[in-house]
Amino acid sequence: MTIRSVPTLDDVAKRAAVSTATVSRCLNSPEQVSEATRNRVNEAVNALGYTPNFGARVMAAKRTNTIGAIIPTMENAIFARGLQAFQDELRTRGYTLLVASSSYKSDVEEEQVRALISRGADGLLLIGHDRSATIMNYLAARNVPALVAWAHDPGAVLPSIGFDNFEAMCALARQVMSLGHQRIGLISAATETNDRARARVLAVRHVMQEAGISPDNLHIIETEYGIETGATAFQSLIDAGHDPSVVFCGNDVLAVGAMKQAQKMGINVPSDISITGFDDIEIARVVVPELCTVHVPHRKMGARAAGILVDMVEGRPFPHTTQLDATLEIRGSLSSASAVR
Amino acid sequence: MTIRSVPTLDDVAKRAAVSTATVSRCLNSPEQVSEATRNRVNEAVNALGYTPNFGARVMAAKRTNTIGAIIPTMENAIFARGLQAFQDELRTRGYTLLVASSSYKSDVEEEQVRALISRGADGLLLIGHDRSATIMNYLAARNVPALVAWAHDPGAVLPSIGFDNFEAMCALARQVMSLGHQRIGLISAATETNDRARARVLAVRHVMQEAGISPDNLHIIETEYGIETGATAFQSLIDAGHDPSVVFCGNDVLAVGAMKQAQKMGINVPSDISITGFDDIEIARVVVPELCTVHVPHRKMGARAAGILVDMVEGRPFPHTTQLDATLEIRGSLSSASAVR
DNA sequence: CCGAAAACTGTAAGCGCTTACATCGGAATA
DNA sequence: TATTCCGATGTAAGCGCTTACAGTTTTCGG
Repeated sequence: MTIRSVPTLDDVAKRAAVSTATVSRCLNSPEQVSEATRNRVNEAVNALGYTPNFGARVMAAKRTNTIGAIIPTMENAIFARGLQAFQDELRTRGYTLLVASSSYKSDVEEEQVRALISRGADGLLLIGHDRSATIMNYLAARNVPALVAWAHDPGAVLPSIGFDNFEAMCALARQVMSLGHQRIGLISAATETNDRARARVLAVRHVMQEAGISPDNLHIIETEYGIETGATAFQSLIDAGHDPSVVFCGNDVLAVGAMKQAQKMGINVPSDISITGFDDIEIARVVVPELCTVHVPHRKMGARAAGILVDMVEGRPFPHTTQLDATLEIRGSLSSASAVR
Repeated sequence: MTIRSVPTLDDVAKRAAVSTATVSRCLNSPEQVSEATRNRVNEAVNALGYTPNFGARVMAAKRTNTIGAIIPTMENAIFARGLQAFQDELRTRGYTLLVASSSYKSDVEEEQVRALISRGADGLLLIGHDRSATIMNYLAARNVPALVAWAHDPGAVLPSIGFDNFEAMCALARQVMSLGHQRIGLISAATETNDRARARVLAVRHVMQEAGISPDNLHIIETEYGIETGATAFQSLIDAGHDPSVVFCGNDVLAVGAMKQAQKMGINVPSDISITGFDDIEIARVVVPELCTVHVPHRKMGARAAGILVDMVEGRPFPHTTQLDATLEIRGSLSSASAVR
């Protein structure tokens, strides 16, 4: 068996009896080539199974038509969903998506940023505004367009698209407080490196103050993302002897874990305790009672993000911040506090 | 502000007053360079904020330390989960992961295969054995190592890692049949382009024959992946007047949709009807009653796949097929047929 | 049927990096 | 001291592709 290496532009050119320039044009701007030649070239391309060498193309051209995205984890449905929409939209605009995940670690994120940029990403999608100065400097130095999603902060350096986590959580909290809840539990994702989680916690604090409820009535547990961790957190919250009438959860997954655990502990939701989530992923409607949560338009955000980022990359004007609406989904897991015990 | 472009090897060389070759060696095999020079070069690299141009490096060197993965969709938790493990393992071995999704479309998959390979992927992870001849030929022609995951077929051309979908579903079906079920519903993902779905359907057929149940007692509906579509499919199954005592579902998501719909229609699970899923994703334990399903070790598969693919890429020996065990998870949504009505 | 414009196609110069090969001081050996 | 070696460094040839520019062929109005 002959070891024949990967076909190059040159091979195609030879087979079609044209110059490499013509083959290149055939691939990049077919309208410049006569139909006869084009057919001949295409035939050769197919016969040889030719695919352009990306590296070479990048070097010679400059644009890669590639967008990179760095998300905390693929295992979180909201990112998966938003990203799928992002990719679909990107595809229709002729861009390819490269995904990497950071596991919520700043140093990994930095590494991934470098990897994607050195691979020629024309633009980057990042999650949230929390980011080391190193990364910000690097981004600035390389002058690569970057868009932050799942966050909304008109004051931030990087442009962003998202919703106002603080306001959304405030709206939910106000609804909850208006139901007479006074003793409050809160299961949150780590706030240290996650501005979204932080904003949600602040919102609860804020609304409590508005309602004249002492901060002493708030008990917070931070934990990792997951159903199990949500369950454990709920357990500790109860075991600690606080007796919340409502438990806010930083997201639906934690909330579902909490609900399961409540059920296991013989605590009825919502008659004994109310539980709320955030995100409105599918699981929220699957549990019984259905989970009261905040609906976030993840797909829409992904699609819009794609549009904006492409505009940035192609040098068109774009909005520095784009705010989408998150809406309250009042469902069965929330009831008034008066009904408690 | 001066527009200064991205620094190149040349800039670094100039600043350190050495040749480009020395800088390159400094970066790739530091031990070949004297310490004094090395320090000077490193200083220059840092001062300039230099990052090698990936494209150029690939062209000159040949290896990219990049692995590509093409999955049907990121929105399916099983792929997200497996892929996250895949990436984590890849990282520890010094590889970067590039992900693309095909939306279960063969032509899109082909496009993505080309995109990833032209971007220099040293190896490819693919899902399932169903694949157009075009892609197979292309892969063969380019001689790029490719590993198929979520499937197990010793006879297939491409090496694979996964579990035996047919056997796993047979095991579940035997368990179900042993409970006396005779009238059977089946909600499946599209079998046309999905060998895993096909194997599961075949398994049910096979076990029915084993048990001497007429194929007429089997009613199949194919539908897309999703909770909603699962619900709709369940509805049609019932509306069609078949009166199944058990409904097998191609995966947990469809099963959960079916359960929800049953509940909405006033059909009790499992006393009126049993429902089973496949995958054992988290949602399976969240629903009430808990979903009877087949547990698939997605994370383990992802991690193992990474190891095998790296071995393939680096020219070490590797197993042509690796089989993992899928295990039955008998849970509340399955009961014996005698209990029906 | 002529000349100019239009439509194609070819030539060749890089893009930034790696690496085989050449060069060049010394250190080691005789 | 002359010869040999060897480590450190420089030189320069590509890697495969795009594209400005130049050359060639058609097309067409007059």
